[in-house]
Amino acid sequence: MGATRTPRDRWIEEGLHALAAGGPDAVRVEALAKKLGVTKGGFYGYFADRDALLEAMLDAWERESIDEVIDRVEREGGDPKDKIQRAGMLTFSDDRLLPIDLAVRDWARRDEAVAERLRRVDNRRMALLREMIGTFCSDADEVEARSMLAFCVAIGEHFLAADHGDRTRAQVLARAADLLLNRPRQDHNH
Amino acid sequence: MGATRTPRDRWIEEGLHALAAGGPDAVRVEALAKKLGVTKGGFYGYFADRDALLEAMLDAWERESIDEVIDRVEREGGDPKDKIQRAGMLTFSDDRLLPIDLAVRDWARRDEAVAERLRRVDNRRMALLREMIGTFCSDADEVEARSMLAFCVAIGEHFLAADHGDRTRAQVLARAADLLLNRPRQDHNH
DNA sequence: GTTCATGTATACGCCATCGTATAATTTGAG
DNA sequence: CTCAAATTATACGATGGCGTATACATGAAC
Repeated sequence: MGATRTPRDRWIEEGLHALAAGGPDAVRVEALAKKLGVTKGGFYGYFADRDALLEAMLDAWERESIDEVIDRVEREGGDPKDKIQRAGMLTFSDDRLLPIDLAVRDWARRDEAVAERLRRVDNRRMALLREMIGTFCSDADEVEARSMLAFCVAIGEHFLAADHGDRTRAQVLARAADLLLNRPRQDHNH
Repeated sequence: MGATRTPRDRWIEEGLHALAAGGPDAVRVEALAKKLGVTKGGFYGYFADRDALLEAMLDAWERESIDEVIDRVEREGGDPKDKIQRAGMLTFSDDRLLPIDLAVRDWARRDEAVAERLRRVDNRRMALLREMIGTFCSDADEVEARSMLAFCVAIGEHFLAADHGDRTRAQVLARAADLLLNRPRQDHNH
């Protein structure tokens, strides 16, 4: 038998990279082949057509976004606040996953099947947020509102272009986190 | 002189519609022509090429997003809280402007020139938010954080697919607004 | 009605991309 | 080394989109 020189996964990986960089329209078979240093010859041995690749890419992203992140968060255990912070780090600070995440979100606005996948992922993440915020807030409605706010900031931040005068974006976000997590702050840091 | 049968503005309008529906890649000269019921014959009388249309679309969007909305908000005057709420309504509840806004945001992540335009628009909107939130919050850092939160929710909401159990999205958003605008709420509404 | 600018239709060459067919090549098994 | 399966290269036809060229239509000015 011949060996697998350009495995299926490498096409998916490169496809996700293209998706992150230019949206679903940028996922072109021949462009991926060029990046992989081959021609599209082998592609159609793994995938029926371009759509099959897109499906496989979404499968991989969904698995990676849910299973890997949540498993790792649960496995390493710790304080609830630590857990959610770690989950946030893993998804929203990851140089690899974040751009893919944002691209999928825009894609989901135009494709119901993608929206369905995103719903599954987001519901798992919201569950984490509720759990964490529930540790210091008893009102269920308020827990939901704070979780929603936290999630919206984590995502929306990357779709915002506003400046903040003297402050950095990170400083403003830190203060916003204080508000959401109910950490009062009398002291100012100039 | 011959009359203008398909004016420049109609190409721009249809282009913005296509942008909202499918992103910048969906803005295709011949597709727009078909929607307008003509061929692309006249297009190149108004625009040097497809890129020129995209520029003109962004010009129109920027003008409409800043001037029209803010002018109208200022002109109709009223309470600061009313003003920001009206501004929010005009931009984030408008069936026409909202989808374009979201599409531009995703576009801006991939195109620095678009990001520059978005920055101008977002800075104007943030200024409104600061002004409004400053009426009941004296700490400048907190004003910035709350404004950022409000803006992120207004945008991020549309990129989120999570459910909220029994609650509707609108209910959760209302509660979130209470938190951001410092409106305490002892009473629960079942 | 003639004229002329404006807008439109049609046809063309070009290029990128898709998916297929087929031949060449590589690699592990024996 | 030889063979067969897996992988890849190459060539092909089809499609769709861009931008140009050129001829046609239409309405206002005169």
